[in-house]
Amino acid sequence: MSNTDIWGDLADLFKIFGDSSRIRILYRLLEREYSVNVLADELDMTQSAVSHQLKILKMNKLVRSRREGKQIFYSLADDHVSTILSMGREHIEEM
Amino acid sequence: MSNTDIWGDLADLFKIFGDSSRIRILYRLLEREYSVNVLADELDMTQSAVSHQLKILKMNKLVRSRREGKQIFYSLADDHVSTILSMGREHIEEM
DNA sequence: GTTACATATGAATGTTTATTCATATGTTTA
DNA sequence: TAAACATATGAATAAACATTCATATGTAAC
Repeated sequence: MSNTDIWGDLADLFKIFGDSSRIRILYRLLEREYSVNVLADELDMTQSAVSHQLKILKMNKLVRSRREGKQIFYSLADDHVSTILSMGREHIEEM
Repeated sequence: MSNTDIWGDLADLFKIFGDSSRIRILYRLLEREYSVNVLADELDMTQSAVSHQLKILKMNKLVRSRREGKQIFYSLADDHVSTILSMGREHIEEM
């Protein structure tokens, strides 16, 4: 092994995108920031399920959160997400 | 739902990259074509494990195979793989 | 045809993981 | 401070999946 497990890290990154719930969440956040409840409503998911997935996305620095009163708004952490997503879509459409 | 599950397809694509064994296989195939045994040797994996993973990669049209005598050589199906991999690496390195 | 080699495959196992349920934490308003 | 609302979290469950083992299929040489 080398000093850092580059393949493990890469696989972990892609693993995050390898779930349709997370993909759908990220696609929403591509337009604008969302609160947890609104996300859950629009995606027809449980508040709990959305919260769990958002935690994973945040731990991996793909989204960030901002509190406003009782609500917490989530948004994309940077623009890598959008490039990775569109990269994937290109491949899909050309298959 | 729409006619086709675009998010499911996208997630499925990324799921393939979400495993370090497959990532390592793909990285080898980035240089040149490989037979199953040589891949297994160099990656320190079982012949069976490599074969199983190659099947998944082939089913998803990420690699293709060519028979030469007793051996079967695998190579990348197109250059999407390389772009997706480098996209991921960029993100990793900037974290 | 039989032996040796290369790859594929099916079943079993263990691990990972997404979701659900119940409840806890945090925030605002009355 | 109590009640209502928004989100987070821990445990449990079920499903997905990578690997191993044993064996099957396919190919070449003898």
